[in-house]
Amino acid sequence: MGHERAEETEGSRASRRREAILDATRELLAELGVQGLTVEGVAARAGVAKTTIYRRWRSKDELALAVLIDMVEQFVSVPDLDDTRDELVAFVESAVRILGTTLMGRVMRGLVSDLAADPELARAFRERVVATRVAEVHRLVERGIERGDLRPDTDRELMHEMLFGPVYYRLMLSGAPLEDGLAERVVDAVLPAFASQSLASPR
Amino acid sequence: MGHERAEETEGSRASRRREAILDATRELLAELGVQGLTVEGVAARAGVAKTTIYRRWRSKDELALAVLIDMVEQFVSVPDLDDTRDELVAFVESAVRILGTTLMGRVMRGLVSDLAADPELARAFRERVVATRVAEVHRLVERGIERGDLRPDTDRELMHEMLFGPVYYRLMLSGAPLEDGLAERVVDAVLPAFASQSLASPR
Amino acid sequence: MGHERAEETEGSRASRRREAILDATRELLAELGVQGLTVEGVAARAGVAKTTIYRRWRSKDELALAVLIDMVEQFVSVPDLDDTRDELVAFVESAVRILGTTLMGRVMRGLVSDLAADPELARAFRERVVATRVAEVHRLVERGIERGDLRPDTDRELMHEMLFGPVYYRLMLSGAPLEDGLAERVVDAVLPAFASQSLASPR
Amino acid sequence: MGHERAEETEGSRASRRREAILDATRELLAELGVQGLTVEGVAARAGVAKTTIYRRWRSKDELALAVLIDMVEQFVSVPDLDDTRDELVAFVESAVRILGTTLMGRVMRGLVSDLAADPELARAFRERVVATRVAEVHRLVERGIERGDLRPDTDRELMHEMLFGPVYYRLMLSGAPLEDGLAERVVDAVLPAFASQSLASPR
DNA sequence: GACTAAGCGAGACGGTACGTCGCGTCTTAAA
DNA sequence: TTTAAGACGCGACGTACCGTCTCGCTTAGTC
Repeated sequence: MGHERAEETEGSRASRRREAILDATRELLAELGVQGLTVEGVAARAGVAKTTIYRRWRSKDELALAVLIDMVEQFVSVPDLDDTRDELVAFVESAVRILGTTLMGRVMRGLVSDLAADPELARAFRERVVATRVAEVHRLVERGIERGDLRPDTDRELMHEMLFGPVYYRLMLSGAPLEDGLAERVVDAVLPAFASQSLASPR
Repeated sequence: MGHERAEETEGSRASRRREAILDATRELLAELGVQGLTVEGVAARAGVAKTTIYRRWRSKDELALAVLIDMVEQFVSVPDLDDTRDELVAFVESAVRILGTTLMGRVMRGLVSDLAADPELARAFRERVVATRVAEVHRLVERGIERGDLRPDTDRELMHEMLFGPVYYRLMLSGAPLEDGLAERVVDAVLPAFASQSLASPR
Repeated sequence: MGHERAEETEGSRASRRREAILDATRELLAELGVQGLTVEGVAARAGVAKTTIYRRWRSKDELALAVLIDMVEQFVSVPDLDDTRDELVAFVESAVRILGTTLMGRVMRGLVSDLAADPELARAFRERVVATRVAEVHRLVERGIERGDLRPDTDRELMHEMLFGPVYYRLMLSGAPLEDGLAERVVDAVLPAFASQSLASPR
Repeated sequence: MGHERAEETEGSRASRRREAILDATRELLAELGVQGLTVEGVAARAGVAKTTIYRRWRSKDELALAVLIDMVEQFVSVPDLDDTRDELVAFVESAVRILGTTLMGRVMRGLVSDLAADPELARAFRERVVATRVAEVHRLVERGIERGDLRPDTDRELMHEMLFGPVYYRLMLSGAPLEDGLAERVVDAVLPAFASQSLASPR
């Protein structure tokens, strides 16, 4: 049984396999979630042997994380809107929308427990997913301070946690909807603590 | 082969079994986490047949949740400290401490993914665990408004999410430590947005 | 929940229970065979507790055997037809018909393996079921010898085995049908060996 | 954890496993009978995973049947003894001896009830076990007719049932011993009905 | 252009745990 | 005291995936 067909599209054999596996993983994640994802299922869907998967990823969680990282890397940074509140709202809003409407929320919920069990995986997650957001928050805060919107001693780390904590809390624990106005409400609940005098009472 | 021995302690047979199972579950959760928890392991540890477990809980997640609920129910409410900020700090601090030092944090992390997969479980979690916290926040906010510390239109729901979101964010995603000063920092980052004029800029 | 109703029909409570259990057993044997018979099923169908069944029969096989014995005891002996061949044919024919068309064949097939495993059960089976047939064969042979149809040294035991062996062989192993002409063919295949000179070549 | 060791004896991996399983099955059948045979027991004894057994046989009965078929296939056909009675006696005698002294009788008794419950199994049994005997009887009858010992219209099917029915009847129902003289007595009880004139009064 | 080493599919395998079934024993409460 | 109701320990069932392992066939890359 010939394994390769002539009509293959592009890239090396290795990278074609890789894409086939990731595609299958994405599909199965969308259909069944992380729980329902099985290496055997991915292998079958991708037309690939289980061995080929294990050669590249150590577990199904690592595979799911790979897909997640792929997604995160497609994010664009917030453009300069000349207003710190607007920028923060835009940033949080994009997270709310993505987590609420795409595969990403689902994958993240399914992955959390595995992060707890596998420190290696957790490290990769923090470095590739969390750090991306943190950096963006830093950038926005910096810009805000320069503009004079935020106090110079603004705690970037805390800002990041105050902005995203509530969003993830809804996603993973409270079950409350990731609705449209959420980003705005969260930003306005945080901003007074970090705003300089000039940028007074919101709402 | 008599199954019961005379030296049994107290309660009906059913409730004795129930306790034995929950005890074994607690021990195994502490040793191995939710991931490592197996019905077979619990049965062996509790000296009980698997069927006896399945007769009461539909899955290991339901079992773990039962343990979690047991824990939550032991929480005491925050006493009247005559200062809203102090009360909020105390409240968040107790959550930080419990999640950071007891079994509870571990169980919660392990449970999140299963909540995503089992709506029934998620419902129970919200009703028994989340709702408890929400109610306490409501109580504190009410007290704060009466005292004149908080604005009368304070959004209780949002307050709850702003206070606990960051804590759980650390626990589950960022991996940052649940350290001592955290509660205070979180409360101070939120309070300005909800404080009445009289209770001005903290720190 | 009242266990007894006033409208009960007849017999002592014990014998009423006994009949209810045997009835339920018969029904379930007919529907599912010995394999599908379960003590739990019988208890449910009879509206009786499992304990009540175990108090009377040690296992489901003993229960099935009780039903079988009930059936066997309803058999009538072959009347004097004034011809030994006719009598033997009539006797074998009744066995063929009963095994082929009633519950009895089914129960017997299902019971055989259990007889092998439980000597106690096997003993009861031989004493209550096999012995009945043996005695009848003895009676017929005696009558045949008196009439001068059979040789005086006819081996009654062997006669019994030659007549019924083939019938059970079909029922349990070969799967060949228990059809109408079978009895006659079996009798005619055996008779020449035991017939006295006067009763020469049949067919 | 290499699963294979260099010291393995012969055959492909698959056939080695197969033999290990069948060997273990044989041993356990001898020790405990079909009733006591469990897939789990076989797996443990053979040093093989349960799944490996289920991959090849659908149930423990199918497994036991496989062992039975193995045995049946080792039978040798009756040589030409130049006398039909002698040949038939030799044939029946070999069956009596094998059923009475080897594992085969035990397995057969244990299997009968399962044949009743599983048509697929019954079919296999008939095709692989019963048919073998039938064919041999056919061969002997043919030879007997050619020799002039048997009537040309001898019913081969009936002959088969008359010869083996009584043997299995003892094995499975009456419990009478499968003793030495049995074969001779059975053959002599049947032969007169099928013998040509020339081969007169036996015994 | 043939040869070889790596990559691959296919899938068998040992293993762990699953959730279920029915056994025969027991506890409990009602009648 | 007998019973119905049913919880319980137990042993086995058959299944699902895990991650590892042969086993030949492809297919690049090297000579």
